[in-house]
Amino acid sequence: MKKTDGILHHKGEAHTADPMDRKLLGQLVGDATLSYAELGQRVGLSAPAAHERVKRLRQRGAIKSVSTLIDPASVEKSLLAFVHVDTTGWGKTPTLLAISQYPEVEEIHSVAGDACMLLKVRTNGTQALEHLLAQLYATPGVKATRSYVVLSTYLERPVQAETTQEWPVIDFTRQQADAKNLL
Amino acid sequence: MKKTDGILHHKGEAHTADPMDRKLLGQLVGDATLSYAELGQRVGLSAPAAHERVKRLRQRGAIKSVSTLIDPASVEKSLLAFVHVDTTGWGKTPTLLAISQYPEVEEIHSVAGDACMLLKVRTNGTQALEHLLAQLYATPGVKATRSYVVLSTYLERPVQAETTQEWPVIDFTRQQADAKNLL
DNA sequence: CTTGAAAGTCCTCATTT
DNA sequence: AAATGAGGACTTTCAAG
Repeated sequence: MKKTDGILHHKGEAHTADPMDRKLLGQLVGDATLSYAELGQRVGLSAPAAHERVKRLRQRGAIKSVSTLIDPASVEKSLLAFVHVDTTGWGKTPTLLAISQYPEVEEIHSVAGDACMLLKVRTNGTQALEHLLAQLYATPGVKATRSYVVLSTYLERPVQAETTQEWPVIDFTRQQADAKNLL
Repeated sequence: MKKTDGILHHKGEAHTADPMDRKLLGQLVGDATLSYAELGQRVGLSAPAAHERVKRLRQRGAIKSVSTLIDPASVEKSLLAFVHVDTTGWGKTPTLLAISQYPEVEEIHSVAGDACMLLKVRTNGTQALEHLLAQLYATPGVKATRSYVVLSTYLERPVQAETTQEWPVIDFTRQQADAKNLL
C-alpha cells in the first residue's frame, strides 16, 4: 500500500463523499439505469473509473439500494397521510414498530415536538387508513393520534445528493438597523 | 402499426396493475437491478414476457423512475424534519413551491388538518434548517411554521407494491356485546 | 486514472404453442 | 398472452501505459 488510497484510513468515522462521488450519486439518484460509460461521461470520468468509485460507494453503504419508484395509483394507494402518534411513557415500544409489517406504512420516525412518533402511510382509501389507525389504538401505550391527510402532492423525491452550499447570508446588522428605524 | 401495441387505448382511465404486474413491481421496488431473466423466474414468467410487461408498466406510468437510494449521512444530511406551514388565504402560492429548488426539500404536500402545507426536508444540521425556515417566512402568505425534528428513523422505504388485502374485520357486534357487559 | 480490447451477459427478435 | 431459441448489441472488466 504505497499511497493513501482512500479506504478507511479514517478510523471508522462516517465517510462523507467527495465532490466527484457526489456528482456520481447525483446522476444515479436521477437515473439508476445509466451505464458506467455514460455515467462516467457525464461526470468527466472513464467507465472503469466510474465503476470503481460506485463500487466503493456501495461498499461504504453510501448507496443503500437501487429501487423502482412506482406510481401509487397503479397499485391502488390513492390516500397518503401523515399520522402523529402520542404515546405514554417513552415511545420505544417495539409493539408500535410492528406496524412496519404493513406495506402501507412507509416511514416511522420518532420526533421532537408534541408528537412522539410520526408515520407516513399510504392506503387504498379511508377505510384502510381507519383500519391502520385501529391497529395503532390497539397498541399498548398509544395515547392519541392526529392524522394529516394529503390533498395533493407537489413534490416527492428520494434523498438528493446535492446540497445547498451558500445559504443566503442574513445581514442581521442591516436588519437591526432597519429595526431601529422602525422604532 | 399492425397490432394494438399498447399506448393509451384505454381512454385515459387510471390503469390498475393486475396480480402479475404487482408481483413484478414488488420485485423491482426491492431491487431494480434484477435482470429480466431472474425477474421472470421469480414471478413465474419467461424473460421476454417479463420484459414485455415491464415495458408496458413504464408506458402506462406505473413505473415512474429507477433511482439509487443513498445514505443521507454520506452526503451530509443528518437532520431530517417535517415542517407544517400555515398560510393565509389558500396555500396555492406558487411562491411557496419555489422552495422545491432546494435539494434539501424532498416533499411538498397540501394537507387537510390544521396545517395547510407539509414539507419534508433534510439538511446538514440545524443551521441549514434555520435558513430554510427563513426562506419560508420570507414567502408572502406564510403565517407560521411548526417543525418536527426527527430523532431517529425506524423505517423509511419507497412506495410498496403490496397491499394488505384482508384487514382485520372489526366485529362491532361482539364489541357492542362486550360494551353491554361492561355496563 | 485512461485507453484499449476481450469475455461475458443481457436484451430482443422471430417463431411457435 | 407467453415460451423457446438464436442473433447481436452492450456492458463489464481486465490488462497495460
